[in-house]
Amino acid sequence: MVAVMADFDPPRGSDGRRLVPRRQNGFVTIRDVAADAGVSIATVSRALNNNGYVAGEVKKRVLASSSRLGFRPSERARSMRNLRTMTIGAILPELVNPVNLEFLRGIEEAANARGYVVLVATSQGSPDKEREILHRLVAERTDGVVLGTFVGGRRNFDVLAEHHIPVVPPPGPLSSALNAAWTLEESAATRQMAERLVDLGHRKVTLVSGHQTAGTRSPSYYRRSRYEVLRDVLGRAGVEFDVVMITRGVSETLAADEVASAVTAGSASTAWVAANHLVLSTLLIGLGTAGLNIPEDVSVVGYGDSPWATAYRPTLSVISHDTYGEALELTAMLLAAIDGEPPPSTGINYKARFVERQSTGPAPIRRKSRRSSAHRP
Amino acid sequence: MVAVMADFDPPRGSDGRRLVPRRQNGFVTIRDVAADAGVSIATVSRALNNNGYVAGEVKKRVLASSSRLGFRPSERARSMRNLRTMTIGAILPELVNPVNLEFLRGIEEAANARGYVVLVATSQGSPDKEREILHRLVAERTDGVVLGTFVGGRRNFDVLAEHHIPVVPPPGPLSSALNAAWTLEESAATRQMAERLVDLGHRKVTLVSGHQTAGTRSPSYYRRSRYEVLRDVLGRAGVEFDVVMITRGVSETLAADEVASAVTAGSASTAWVAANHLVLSTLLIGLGTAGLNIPEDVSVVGYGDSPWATAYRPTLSVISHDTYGEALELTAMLLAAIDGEPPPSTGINYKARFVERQSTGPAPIRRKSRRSSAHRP
DNA sequence: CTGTTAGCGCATTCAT
DNA sequence: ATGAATGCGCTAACAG
Repeated sequence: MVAVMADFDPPRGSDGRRLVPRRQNGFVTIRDVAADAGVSIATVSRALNNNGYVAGEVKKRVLASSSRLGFRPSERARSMRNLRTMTIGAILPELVNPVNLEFLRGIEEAANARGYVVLVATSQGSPDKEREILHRLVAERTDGVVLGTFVGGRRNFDVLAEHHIPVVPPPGPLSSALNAAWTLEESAATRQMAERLVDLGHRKVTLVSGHQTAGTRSPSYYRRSRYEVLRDVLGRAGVEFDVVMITRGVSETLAADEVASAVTAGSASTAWVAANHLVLSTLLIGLGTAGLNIPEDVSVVGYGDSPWATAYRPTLSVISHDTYGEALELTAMLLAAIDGEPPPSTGINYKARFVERQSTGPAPIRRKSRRSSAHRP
Repeated sequence: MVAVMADFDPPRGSDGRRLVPRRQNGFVTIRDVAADAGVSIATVSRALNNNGYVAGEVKKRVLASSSRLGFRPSERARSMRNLRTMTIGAILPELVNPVNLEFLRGIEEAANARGYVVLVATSQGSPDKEREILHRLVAERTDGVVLGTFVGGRRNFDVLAEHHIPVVPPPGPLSSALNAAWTLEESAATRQMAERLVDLGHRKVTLVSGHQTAGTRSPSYYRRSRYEVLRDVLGRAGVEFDVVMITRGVSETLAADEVASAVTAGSASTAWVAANHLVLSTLLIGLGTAGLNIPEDVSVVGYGDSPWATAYRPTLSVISHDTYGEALELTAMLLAAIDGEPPPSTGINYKARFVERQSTGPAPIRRKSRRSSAHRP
């Protein structure tokens, strides 16, 4: 009953015969074209690839046959000869956080612009899953791999190295100027934000992390850089620093409740930092549930920007990262390496910056007296 | 200077020799394993695929060689023989709207669960681009294709049909129970929403569409169903209905300004409907710029839900669609068709529903007197 | 139980 | 300027 194509007849000519010859597997091959044009397959190949000598007349005939039969040279067969698949792999942690969409968009656009096609896979934060994916990408003989995340360490990285498959960025723990640049930017923005919170008089700051998958080595080195800088700057200023991990896999409302109870807990913070764009919305809901106003009662900052941060009232202060641009550059770099060209730039132009909007303000003079903890209606 | 792997040596044994033999293209082949294990390639194949008879002792030897050499059978070579690529293509309109992320996630998860890998490509709303993609997917010999969008009509669809490549969902204009189900659900929710707006006393409603790419045949049939229902219900009730298209490719703030000026224009609406989750944020910014309060001055509804709709104050009324779930089911259906299995279900369980939250309220009694159109500070 | 052989579809010598 | 032959890496059919 369910039609997955069943209700479509193959295209037929006016005489009712199929326009496309029915080969066993349904695909027109170079041999069909050769036969139709009355030449050898070698000539067809030459004609179609503009490679070697082919008489103008013959070439025209071949092209005609090819297009009439709807010949689509198998990229898979071609890649066997060419040792080139025109395919790259993209490994992302998951496909929930919009930041991954931005990243993927950069990869897809850069790849597409150069005739490459993208294979996506998600590691779900699991080193084993990641390893599995890497094996698959090797089996697919992707010409390169873009790492949106990397949790497997050296052991996983070697599966690519063993097969000489180019990778960007070179995974952090394994040394890399690129990664250092990223961390540098990220740290600078984080530092700026932390100092601002201190200036605003906040005496306790809480980092809300979460949406972690079990089995992940957490925090990842990316997050670690944030955490450490925050800890460092705040500690130096004598400001209390706390971290709240939200259970992952629970519903949004439950997660928000977790936040809410953390908020109403004993030593509540006056400033909250969301570790990513996803928890930011959760945090806001939680804060709302607890009956707190932004920025009068509490200040809020989130990692990751989006139109929603601007649409929200008050507008939200964030640490913004041009994830899309980075992915674009990163992928361009990868493709250049694959094609044996010089790198398009000497490095990725990472830039993270603290965008202060209206969700950050002076710490409340007197800590709000904790009236009966907000009950949900 | 930029390291794309340059700083990593290939793994070496304690004797300093490469653990992995260096074949011309860098990949270990079945022949290497055969030689190493002292058997024929056929035996290796049988051992690795658990296919046919292989002596236990020999099998152990082969497995050892295989894993020691890091042999990863080329999926590309296998697919040549098997006439099966274990690959499906996913065509999405673009990778900006988060709804596409949800859709992709469903596809990726369903595919991954059955050992398939996903090739993503974006049509950018262009029929030509879409056609190009389809050709590429054919060339890649993907076992099937999931259409997140489809703008090319019959002509493009035939690219797939000619090559007997299964597709879900069967494109709308070409008849399809699935699509009818989708439209039905979507229409029902839209109708419910429209009627609610009428009940609330609104006398003019505006649909804000946009983020369209030039060259797109707009509105697509999906959007058309919304538009028509809206037009129908509102018209029947004598409520004015207007449509505003936001220019795409401009910055968020410019787009918001467009909305703002539309808002402050002569016959401003008291109810605004955002055609997708992306324009919803833009609409909110525009409304804010115009100095209007929700829901006192204007009511707002958006197509597409997300945590942000709940985090926003007031919480936003939306028409929610389980895009992820649909993609999951859709893909499962496709894979079943590919594998020659009976479909897992007799149809996709589409369910769109109007979730009324706090952004919709009674139309203001008296149309706000248009004080000097809000100037931006 | 194992090895030899024959393609899958294509690009590329090497002849002619 | 064109065709025949070879092989990319793998699996399946057929012989032993």
